[in-house]
Amino acid sequence: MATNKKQPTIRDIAKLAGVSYQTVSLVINGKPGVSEKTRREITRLMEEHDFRPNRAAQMLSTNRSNTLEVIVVDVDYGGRLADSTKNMARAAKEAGYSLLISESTADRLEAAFESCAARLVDGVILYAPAMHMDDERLIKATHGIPMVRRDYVPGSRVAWVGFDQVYAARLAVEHLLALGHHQIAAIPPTSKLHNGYWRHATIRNVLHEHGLTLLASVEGDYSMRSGYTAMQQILATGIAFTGLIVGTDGMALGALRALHEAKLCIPDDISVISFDNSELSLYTEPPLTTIEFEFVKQDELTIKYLLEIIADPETEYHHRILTPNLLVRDSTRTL
Amino acid sequence: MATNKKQPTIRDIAKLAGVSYQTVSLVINGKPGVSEKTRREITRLMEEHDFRPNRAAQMLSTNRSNTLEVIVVDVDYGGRLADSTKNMARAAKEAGYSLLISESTADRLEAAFESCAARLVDGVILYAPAMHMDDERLIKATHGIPMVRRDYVPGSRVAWVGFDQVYAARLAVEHLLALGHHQIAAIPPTSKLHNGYWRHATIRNVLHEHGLTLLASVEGDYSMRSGYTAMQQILATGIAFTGLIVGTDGMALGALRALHEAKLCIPDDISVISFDNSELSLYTEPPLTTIEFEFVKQDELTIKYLLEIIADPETEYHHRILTPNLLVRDSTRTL
DNA sequence: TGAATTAACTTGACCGGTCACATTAGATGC
DNA sequence: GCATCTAATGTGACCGGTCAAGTTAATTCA
Repeated sequence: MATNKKQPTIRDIAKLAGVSYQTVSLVINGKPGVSEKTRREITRLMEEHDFRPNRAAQMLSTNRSNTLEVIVVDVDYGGRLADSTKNMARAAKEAGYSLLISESTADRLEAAFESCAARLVDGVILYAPAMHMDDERLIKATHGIPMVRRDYVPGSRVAWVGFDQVYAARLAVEHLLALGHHQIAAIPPTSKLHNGYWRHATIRNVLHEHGLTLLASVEGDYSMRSGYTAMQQILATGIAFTGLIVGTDGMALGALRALHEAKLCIPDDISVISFDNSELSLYTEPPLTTIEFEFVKQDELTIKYLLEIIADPETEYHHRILTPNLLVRDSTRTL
Repeated sequence: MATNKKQPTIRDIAKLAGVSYQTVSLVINGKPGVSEKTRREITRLMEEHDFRPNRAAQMLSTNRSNTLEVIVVDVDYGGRLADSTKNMARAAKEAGYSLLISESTADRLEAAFESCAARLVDGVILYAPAMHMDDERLIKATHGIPMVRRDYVPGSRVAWVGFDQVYAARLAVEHLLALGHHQIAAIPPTSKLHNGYWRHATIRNVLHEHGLTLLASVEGDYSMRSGYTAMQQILATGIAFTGLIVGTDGMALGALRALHEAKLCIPDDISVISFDNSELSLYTEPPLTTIEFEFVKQDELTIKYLLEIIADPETEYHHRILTPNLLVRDSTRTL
C-alpha cells in the first residue's frame, strides 16, 4: 500500500534539465539569474515529476521553518479555540506558513518554547490567560522567538492582540444603567484570568462612578455549570437585584436555568447581559443581549501582527486592541 | 530583544566532552555503545548548555518528522473540533509527536497531501465527512502517508475511527418507541455527510422494522439556526407527531426554540431526543435526553491507531468503532 | 601466551537543500 | 579591436544531524 516512491530532488531535476542543481534552487525560490527559457523548462520538469522541495532540507539550511506554533496553556476557552485555530491556520497558510498546535501547562512553559526553538518555529501565538504569567518569565522563556499573546494585557511589554475588556465591561454596565437598573449583580469570569480581572474591576469602577456598588458577585470558570451554580449562590444570599452581568453566553445559559428554577422571569424580573455573541445567545430563552467580540478579526489580526514582528524583530513590542460592540436583544429591558 | 544566541550543536557538545560528535548522537538517541561515564558527562553537558537536537537536521537525515497533521476539509463540526485537536495534541505529544492543523477544501485535498509529503509528515488525521469523498481518490491522494479518517465510514478501505452511527440512531428510535411514541419526526444532520446519512437511513429502517414510517424529516447542518428553521418547516406542514429526533444538541436548542414559539411543551406535548451530550444539553429547557459520544476516547484512539499504522504500514486498513450510550433526561417521557 | 571477542569510540559519507563566490560568454562602450 | 560589464550558470562549502563500517584497547578463552 505505502508505495512511497522516492521523491525527486533538485539534483534529479537538474540532471534532466542539463543544468547544475543550484540553478534549480534559484527557480524554486524565484530568484533572478535564470533565463526565461531554462526557468520554464525547469518549472515544467518539476511539475511533470511531481517535485516538491524537501522542507527539512530547506529548514536546515535557512534556519527557519515557515511554521507558527500555537501554545495553549492550561485554559479551555469553552470551545472557542477550535474556530480560532482554523481561522489562524487559514491566515497563516495564505502567507506561506503552517500552524502547529501544542498544549502546555504553566510550569512546562519553558519546555514548550525550547521545543519551538529546536524545531525552528518562526513565531508563537500564546494562549496564557492567567494573571500570574508575568512579563519577565515570558520574555525569558521565548528564547527570542517572536511571539504574540492572545489576551488583553494592558501595560505588558509582551506583544498582544485582544479585545478591550475595559470598554466591553463598561458597555455592559452602562447599558443596564441606561435602562434604569441600579441594583446590579454579576457573574464575571474568574479574576485569575486577565479578561475576568479587567471585567470585574471595570464593572465595579463604572458603578462607582455612578455612586453605586456591585451588590453581589460570584465568579465563574467559563463553563455553563459554573454559571448555574454561581447564580444559585447569588440567589441564595437573598440580595435583591434587577440587573445581571454574566461573563459569557455559556455561563449565562447556566444562570438562566437557575433563574428559571427560582421562578424568575427574564427580562421582566431581571435584565441579563452577557459577553461573546456566540450562536448560543440567539437561542437562549430569551435571546441574550450580549457584547459582541469579533473573533475572526482577532484571529486574522493575530497572524498579521505576528508576521509583522517576524519580518522586523526589532519592532518594539506593542499591541493591537479590538473594540467590542453591544448587541441589544430580549434579555434586557427598562426597569 | 531577539537575542537568539546560536543554539549549540552536537559538535559543540562533543568538543566539550572530548569525544566525536557521533558519540553525542548515540547518547541523544539512547543507543548502546557508550560507557555509562561518558553518557552521563554528555548528558550533563547537554543540559548545562541547553542543547536540543535540531529537528530539521534530524528530519533530513531520518526522512521523518515526528509530526502528525490534521487536515480539516470544508466542514465545521460546530466547535467540537477545538477540544479534539487539544486532546489529540496531548496524545500525540505523549508519543513524541507534534500535531499540525491544516485546513483544506475538497478540491484542494491533493495539494494538502502533497504538502504533507514535502514536510515529511508521518501521519494524517483526516476530517472529511462528506459522502462524496471516495476511497479511490483518497488512497491515491495520500502519497502513501499513513492516514486515519475521523468518521463512520463502514465498508471503506481507508482506516477510520468513528462512533457507530447506526447503533446511535437505533438507540434513539428505540428509546422513543419504548416510551410509546409511534408518530415520529426527525431533524437529522445533512445526509451529504456520512454521519447524517447513516443516522437518517437507520431512523427509517428501525421504524420500518416496527411497521412505522418517519412522518416528517428536514435535514440540518449542525448549526443551531438550522435546527430552528427545520423545526419551523416541520411544524408548518401541520403533520402530527409526538416524538422528535434531532441530530445534535445544538440543533436541538434551535428546535426547542421553534417548538416553544409554537407553544408546544417539552416533553408533555413532544418528546425530544438528540445526539452529542454536549454540556449544552444539560442546560436546555428541559435538559435533553441525548445520545452520548465519548469524544475524548475517540481522540485518543485516533492517535493510538494512527501510530499503530505508522509503526506497521503493512497493516491492512481497518477501523475502530466506538459505541455510543443513551442518556435519559427530561425531554422525553412516556406518551 | 596469543588469538578471538567485545565494548567504546572514531571515521567518512550522506540527507537535500541554500548561499556566497567564481566562471563563462555575449553585449556594450570607446 | 580591445577592455569592461552583465546575465546566466557552475562550484564548493555548509546547515546539523544519522548511519554503516572501521579502529582501538581491554577482556575472555583455549
